[in-house]
Amino acid sequence: MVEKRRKEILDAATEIFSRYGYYGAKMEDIAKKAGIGKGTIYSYFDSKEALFYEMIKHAIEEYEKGLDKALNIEGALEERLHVLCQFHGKYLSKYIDITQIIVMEREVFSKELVRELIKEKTRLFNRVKNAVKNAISKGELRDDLDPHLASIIIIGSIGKFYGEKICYGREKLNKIDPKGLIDTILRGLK
Amino acid sequence: MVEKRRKEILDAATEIFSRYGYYGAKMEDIAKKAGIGKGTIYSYFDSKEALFYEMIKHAIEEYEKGLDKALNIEGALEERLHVLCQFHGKYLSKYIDITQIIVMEREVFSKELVRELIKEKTRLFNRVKNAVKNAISKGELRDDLDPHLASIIIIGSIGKFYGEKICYGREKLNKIDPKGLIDTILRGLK
Amino acid sequence: MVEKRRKEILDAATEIFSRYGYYGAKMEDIAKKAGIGKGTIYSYFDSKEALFYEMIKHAIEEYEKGLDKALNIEGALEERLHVLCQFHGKYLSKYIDITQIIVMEREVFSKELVRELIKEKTRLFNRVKNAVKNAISKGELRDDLDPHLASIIIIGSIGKFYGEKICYGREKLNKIDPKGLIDTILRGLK
Amino acid sequence: MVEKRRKEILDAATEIFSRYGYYGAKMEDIAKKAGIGKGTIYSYFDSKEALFYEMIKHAIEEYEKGLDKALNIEGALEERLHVLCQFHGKYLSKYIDITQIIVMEREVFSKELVRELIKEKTRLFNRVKNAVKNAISKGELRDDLDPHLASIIIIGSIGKFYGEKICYGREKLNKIDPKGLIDTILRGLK
DNA sequence: GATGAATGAGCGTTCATTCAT
DNA sequence: AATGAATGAACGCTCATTCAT
Repeated sequence: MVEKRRKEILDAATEIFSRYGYYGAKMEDIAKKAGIGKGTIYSYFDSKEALFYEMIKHAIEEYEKGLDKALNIEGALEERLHVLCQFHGKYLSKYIDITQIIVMEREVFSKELVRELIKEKTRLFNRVKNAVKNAISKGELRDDLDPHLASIIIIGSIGKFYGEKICYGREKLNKIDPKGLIDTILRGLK
Repeated sequence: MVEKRRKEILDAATEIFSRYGYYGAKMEDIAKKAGIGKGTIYSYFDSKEALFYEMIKHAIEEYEKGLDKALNIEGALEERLHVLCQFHGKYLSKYIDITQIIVMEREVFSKELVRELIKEKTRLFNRVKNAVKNAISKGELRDDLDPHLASIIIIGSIGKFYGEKICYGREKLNKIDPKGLIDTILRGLK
Repeated sequence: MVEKRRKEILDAATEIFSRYGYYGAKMEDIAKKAGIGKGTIYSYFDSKEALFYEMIKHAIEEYEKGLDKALNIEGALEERLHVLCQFHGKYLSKYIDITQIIVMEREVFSKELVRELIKEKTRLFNRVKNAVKNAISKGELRDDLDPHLASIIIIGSIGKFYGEKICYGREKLNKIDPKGLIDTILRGLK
Repeated sequence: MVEKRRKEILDAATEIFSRYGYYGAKMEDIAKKAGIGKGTIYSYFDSKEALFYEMIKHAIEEYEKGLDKALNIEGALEERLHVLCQFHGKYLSKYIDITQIIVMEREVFSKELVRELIKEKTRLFNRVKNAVKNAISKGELRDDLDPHLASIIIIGSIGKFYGEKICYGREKLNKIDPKGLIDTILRGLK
């Protein structure tokens, strides 16, 4: 099936782009990873840039789906944060925050793409922010809390926490327990 | 003076690598930026990779010096964190977390380099951690705090906070006030 | 019928090769033009070069048939030349002197093919030459005329005349009247 | 000197493009012919297409210069035609009517380029036509002659005459005597 | 020492050809 | 027999690196 082959290429591209960056990734390696010939990629994607663009879109879509699920579950605040952490960790271990490439190599990509990705990142950020607002109104978080700052702390801390463990520590995902982190964020350092 | 010329090349390299990433950066552009001929770079650095490596080392050295200064000042905890934030922001606006390139394009560089950089990052992390421990023992932070987690939250939040403002918002550095962020981290979300 | 399919491919090839040249023509376009699948061509022809070769042969055969008809009609010299002109124009508008490709890209094709094509062109030339000789012996052309030079002038002039009108002027074939040309060739410039 | 190198590349390009056509010509071969590295060409010309374009322009300029000289000499009509023939032959043996490639592969090149080349060809044609008009007004050619048709016959015949001898016969240029041809054109076939 | 013209390995992309269906 | 998805050799072009000046 055609859709399956497309997906295989996207998965291979995700891995290779993540590992080597846009320029470091070679079409030949992506093809090899996908177990196909170099030319075949071009039946499914117009160019390297197009493939990269589609991969980003695909990654964002997956993130959105997962984030929605993570934010919409029932349960206590701690529990919900726990799910969010686990989702983010799982996602990170696949994409290693691939959108970062764009920011790093930003001059390379069309202004269009960069703008769109920033918009997307903002949208995702706002979902977390809304969840924070929600928790404030439900009395789960203190009512003088700035939702924007709180979101930055949540996202920044989780990212650092998992980034470190996955990138440097190479720890297995299911061995990572974010309970302490969540607790510390909620209670504060003081 | 030879050292001065070396420094000029490193500064040019920092800017170009930051903007375009490792592969996107061209030796010619770095030379032009430094106001010298392309071939001259090779009198000071063996190769593009070596130049990149030296640039990273140089960036880290600057960071270390600045971090030391920021962590060793006298004053209240909030004040010291404020200085840390400002330093990090200033640093970020110059290097846009350039070490990230290495993590993104990790397979490209020698294991040696990657290992050394991780070690370096760990060392920097530990300085913050020690400062946290110190603050705990002085009673400025609660004594059941996990210094590691606290450091992650501090570094992760500050990075996210400034990263967002500088990368996306393009805000002027001296207009950014981290007071709210520090307060929220310290008091917790709850 | 197999022969019909073969003919369809040849016709499609003629059009595409004429328009784009040997290298510019793509097998896929030829197949599309012929209304068949790409692979099918290879059931009828061994390779692109073979297809090109066969197409040339086919074009030459058509030319020979037409030339015979044009040269063998009864009537006054002027009339016969008129028919020759019209035939050449009609042929040109289909093949745009496709054999020229061979001469242009001569090193590309096997010496065999080039030699054979030159031989073929010579044979066609000789038919015109014989017709000239015939006209001389019948007293229709002056008897001190060099048949070879006369043939060159006839073929060269007619080719230029129609080539210009068809290639650049894009004139309709039936609007082109070679009467003046024939008259000038016969009477001379002086 | 830079101009010399540029000229060497143009000469190599002329030969390779003439021999293999636009698509058949490989940049590497042109470089090898010019005795330089592949990349060097790109210091002088932006792309293969640009090189081709420049080569055509260069060929036309040479043709124009030569044609002016040939048409402007003093002497009897026959003599002037003789010089024109020799010039055309010399030119042909270098360029083998390279502009023909454009016509053959016309869909490939920008409409701009094709239009410009046709305009150029028209201008060259008109110079011959003006020379014919001049000869008519001087009484060297009969006064009921159509200058356009006469030009076609002259150019077409000369092209065929030399084309045949050079392309097929591979005759040495200085062994070719156009006297008979000129005489036949002037006196007519009848 | 400093330069930048020259080089050629390497990559993105195309397309003639093959072969499983 | 007919197809068109898949292949990979080949080519245009880039850019890190060299070296004659």
